[in-house]
Amino acid sequence: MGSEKETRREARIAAERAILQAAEEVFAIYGFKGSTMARIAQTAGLPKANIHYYFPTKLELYRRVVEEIYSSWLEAGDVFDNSPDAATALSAYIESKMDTSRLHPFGSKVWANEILQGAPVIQDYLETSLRDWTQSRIDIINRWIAEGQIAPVDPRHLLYMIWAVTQHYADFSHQVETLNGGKPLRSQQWHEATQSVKRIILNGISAQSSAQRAEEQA
Amino acid sequence: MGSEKETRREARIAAERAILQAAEEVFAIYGFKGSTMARIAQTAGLPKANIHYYFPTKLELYRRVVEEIYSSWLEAGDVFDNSPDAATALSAYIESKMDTSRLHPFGSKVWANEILQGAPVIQDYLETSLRDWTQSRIDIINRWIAEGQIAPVDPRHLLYMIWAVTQHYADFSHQVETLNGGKPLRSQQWHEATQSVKRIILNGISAQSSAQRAEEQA
DNA sequence: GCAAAACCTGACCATTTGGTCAAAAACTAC
DNA sequence: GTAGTTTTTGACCAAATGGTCAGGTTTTGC
Repeated sequence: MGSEKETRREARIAAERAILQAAEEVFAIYGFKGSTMARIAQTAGLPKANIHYYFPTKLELYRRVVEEIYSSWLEAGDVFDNSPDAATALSAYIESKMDTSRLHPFGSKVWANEILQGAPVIQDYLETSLRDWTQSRIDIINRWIAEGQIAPVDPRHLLYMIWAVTQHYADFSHQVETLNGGKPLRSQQWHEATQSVKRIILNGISAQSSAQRAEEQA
Repeated sequence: MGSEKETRREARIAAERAILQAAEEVFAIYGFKGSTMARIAQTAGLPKANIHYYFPTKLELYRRVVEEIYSSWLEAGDVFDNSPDAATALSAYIESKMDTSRLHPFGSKVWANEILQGAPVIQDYLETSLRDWTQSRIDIINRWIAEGQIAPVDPRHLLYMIWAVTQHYADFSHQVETLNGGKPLRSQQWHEATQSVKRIILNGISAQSSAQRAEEQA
C-alpha cells in the first residue's frame, strides 16, 4: 500500500518545513548575504550537508522562504472583498496584519531585508502580482471614497501607512521591546497597540471629520 | 604657520567623510555582516587597504556610521519643544522625518538593518538616550492630552506610528518605487505623501473627533 | 531476505573576506 | 635639500563560507 510512501513524503515535508523555518529565522536577522548555511543548519539542528540535500543552493532556499511569506501576505488582503463596509474591512485588515506581526515576525523581517536589498529575488513578483493586488485594493478604497464612506485620502498612502505601522511591530520588535523595558509586548499590550493603530487610522480617514476639508485640496 | 597642518586635517576629514558615505550606502543595503570592505572601498573609489588606514576594522567603521545616523536622528525631535501647540509640533516632526527619508534614505536603512539584527552595536544607546528621549516626548504628548489639545491616544504608539510611516518611505523605497511604475517619487509626490501622512495622523488624534469616544475605553 | 532507492553526513575544496604589512609616494618642517 | 612624518597601496594571509562527494545507513518494493 501507499502508507510507507506516505510516511516518506511526510518525513520529507517535515524536514523541509523544519529547514524553512530555521532559514526564515536566520534570514530574518542577517539578510541573504549575511546569513550562512552553517548557521541555518545549526538552527535547524541538522548537519550542513543535509540542508543541501533538500535545498541545493542557498539562493533556492532563500527563494522558497520569500515566496512562502509573500503568498501568505497576499491572502490577508481578502478582507477587502469580504467585508460589508470600509470600516469593517480596514479594521479587519489592520487586525490581521498585526496578528501576522505578532505570530510571524521572522517572515516580516525577511521581507524587510529583501526590500532593503532592492528585492533581488522577488522583483518580478512586485512588478506583477503585488502591483495588481495593490491596484485592486486602491480601486476598492476609491469606491469607498466615492460612496462617502471615508474621507478622500490617497488610497496608496493609506495602504503604505497600514503596511508600515503594522509591520513596524515585527520588523522593529527589538526596538519596541527595548522601549518596553526590555520585555516583549504582553498580550494585553498587543491588543492596545492594535486598538491604537485602528483608532488613529480609522478616525484619521473618517468621512464626517471636518478638519481635512478645510485643508488644501488643490 | 598651521595652514598646511590645516590642509592635512581637512584632507583627512574629507577622506573620512567619503568613506563614511560609501560605507553608509553599502551597509544600508547589505547590513553589517552582508557588507564587504572590498565593496565599500569600491564604492568610495579607494583601495581597500586605504579604508583600513582610516578605519582599522569593519566594526569601527560601522559603529561610526550608526552613531552619526543616531545622533542626527535625535535632533529631529527638537520640534517637540520648540512648537507652540501639538498640531504644529507633530506636523513639523512628521515633515522633518519625511524630509530625512527623502534626503538620507541610506541612513534610515542602516538603522533598520541594525534593529533587524537586534541592535548589536547600539543596544546601549537604545537603553539609555533613546529611552530617555522617548519618555520625554511621551510626557509632552501626555501634557497635550491633559490640555485637551489631542485625543487620549497612547503616546508610545503614536510615536511608533510616526516613525514607522515616515521611515517606510526610506526603508521600503524600492517597493514604493516599484508600485510607482518603477520610478522614484517626484517632488510633488513626496509632498502628497507628506500631506497624506500628516492629514491622517493629525485627524486621527484630533480632540474634537467624536468617533473615538464612542469606542471602548474600559 | 535483498536489491534498489532514498536519505544522511564527515571530510574536503575553491572562493571570498577581514585584516596585515612592507615598501613606496607625498608631504612637512627646518 | 633632507630627515622625519603621514598617506597610499599591491601583495599577502588565515579564517570563514557555499558547495561537493564518497561512503554509509535506512527505507522501500518485491
